[in-house]
Amino acid sequence: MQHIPAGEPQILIDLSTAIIGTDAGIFQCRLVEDATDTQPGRLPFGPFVPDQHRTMEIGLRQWVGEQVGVALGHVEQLYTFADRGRQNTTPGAPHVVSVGYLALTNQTGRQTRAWRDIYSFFPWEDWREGEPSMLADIIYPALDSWLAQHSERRESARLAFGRDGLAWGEEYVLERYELLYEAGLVAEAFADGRENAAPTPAVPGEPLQLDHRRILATAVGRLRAKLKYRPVIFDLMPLTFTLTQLQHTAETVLGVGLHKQNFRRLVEKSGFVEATGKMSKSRGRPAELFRFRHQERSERPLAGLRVSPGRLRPSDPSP
Amino acid sequence: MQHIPAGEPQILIDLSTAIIGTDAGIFQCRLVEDATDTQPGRLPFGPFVPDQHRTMEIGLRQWVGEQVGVALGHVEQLYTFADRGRQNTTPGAPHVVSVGYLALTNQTGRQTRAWRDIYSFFPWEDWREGEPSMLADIIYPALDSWLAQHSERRESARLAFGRDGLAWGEEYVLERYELLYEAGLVAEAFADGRENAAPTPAVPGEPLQLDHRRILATAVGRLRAKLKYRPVIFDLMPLTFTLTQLQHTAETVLGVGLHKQNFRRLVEKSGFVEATGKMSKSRGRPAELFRFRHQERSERPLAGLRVSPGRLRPSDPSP
DNA sequence: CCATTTATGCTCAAATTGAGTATAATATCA
DNA sequence: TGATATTATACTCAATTTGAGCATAAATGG
Repeated sequence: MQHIPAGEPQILIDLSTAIIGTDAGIFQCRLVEDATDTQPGRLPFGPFVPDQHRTMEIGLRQWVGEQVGVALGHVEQLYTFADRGRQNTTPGAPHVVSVGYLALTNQTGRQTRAWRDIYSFFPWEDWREGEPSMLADIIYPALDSWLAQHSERRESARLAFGRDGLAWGEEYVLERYELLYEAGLVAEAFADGRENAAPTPAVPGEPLQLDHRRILATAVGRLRAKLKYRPVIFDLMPLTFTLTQLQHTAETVLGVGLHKQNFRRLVEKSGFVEATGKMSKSRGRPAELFRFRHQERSERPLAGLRVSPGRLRPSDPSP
Repeated sequence: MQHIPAGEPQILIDLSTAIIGTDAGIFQCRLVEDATDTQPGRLPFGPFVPDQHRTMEIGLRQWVGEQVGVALGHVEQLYTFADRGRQNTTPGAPHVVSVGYLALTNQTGRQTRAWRDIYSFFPWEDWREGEPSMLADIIYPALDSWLAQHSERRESARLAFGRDGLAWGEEYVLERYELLYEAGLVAEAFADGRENAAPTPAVPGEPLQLDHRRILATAVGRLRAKLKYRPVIFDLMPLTFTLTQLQHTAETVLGVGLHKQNFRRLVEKSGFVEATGKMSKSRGRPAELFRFRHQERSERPLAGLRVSPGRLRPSDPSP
């Protein structure tokens, strides 16, 4: 019953991992440091070799270990991308299918060529200081003129960007990036040879190699959505932390400001944290240090951290 | 920077689709009708052929069209499985990676060899008449004796099955099936040559070919989870329906009974449905017929149908 | 000591949820 | 025909959750 195709070009599976962490209000992703100045950055990645890798996760851990050497906490498969024209398309080369993974870590380094601010790739996603002006100034005009020719994508654009009355859904990161790509407004669209794309991208935001910005967008979208129903945020925290630090991490990931007192009430009631009795020393009144209660992960697995931004507010500056 | 492996066995990607529908309280999945009496059933599937299929979804639509000819509504990628030993392992054969898809349809047929009751594959998942007795009678004893040797899996089992005080999470369908597989309690474990598996499976439930029961479990888990935050349930409904029919569909998918008045309140308030003015004719008082408001899909995309079972109750019998 | 900064406690109204009770409109059958 | 079963729908009520804001506490730096 199997239809084995004869003489087809070989399929190669690439395992690419978006390693995400936060550091003092910066939303970071780990890139490989081999990029030259003229070439965009890239995620750690490498091929899935069934003979060496019993599972894909074993494979990705090998490439991550060799290329960036970061200790991974939570790891999860995101999506398998296989559409033609979004990877290397050298004639005769094997068809590349890329499987994207998300990995979380609490071991980030300060801003370097290695650890990069995620919002430099998606500047329109950071609403902590309110709606980014580039949306109204650059993105919406450019998108609208493309939509004029592609009315079938109108509804998707409305939903993704929360236009005319709809709310901005912070988890639609991939949907937004894909629309900009389709509309030829990001650098990758030109690199992939799409005809409607200009050599100089219309929309600000740093590109990445291959389809890595797409994978990163998938990772951010998944993480933002998951934060609300699973306690994944603690994988981004150090062993002990103040509730303000926890809130800043949540705000950094979600890209919105949150109501302080309500966030505190939510976290305390959730049972996911317990006080250590120690205090942090910073500028104002010292804050109590908390730790994550690992047992709770199983006792209330569905509760998660249902943070709700409510009406947007600017978040306090990080210490 | 690419590590191209030389002379490795070829990789073959299989696209398998779980097509799900409901019919009068039966939770159905479409199988291919070529199964003999001695062989387990299978999902429609076939290889991804990059030269013919611009995207994987195009590929799967081809195989579904050829093998079962069902019109698909919502289609979504589930997961890519690549671990060794869960597919055909003939020596020298290409390594098979399988990409699972979920498809919803409102065109089911009555119980035949083609349309099969999903709960016959996962009888422990149907709690509409209360907790299935097979859990306490068969599954828990068998699982516990395996856990005695594998204490590292204790926590996962507690979470997946909601043991000692934890709640049964209806979306952990895959996690439960995988534990039963690992413990050697389902037929596929023996078929895959796992040493701890007995030729006669310890736990009731029909097997499927290859890893298709795993893919179906993923599909059911994803669908149950998604029901709560996206209006996917309407892809399972006919053009017009009564609120009771809608509730029965939700109960069928979730495998639990719901509070009738509260379900009605939830649905009406959601704005996803509108009355048609027509009435259904059945046994008791006629019910108003509703239709899905497609525009609402974009106006309140996040609301979905947050059905909450509350305390378990037996669901009313379907008409 | 006073202004500033940060943390934490508390209140309050609105909205949502969980669980019922009550009533309405049909079919069925004695 | 009229009682009875069956199904649908309306309405109530308390408990909980959410969104927003006010007030107070504990540090630091002049």
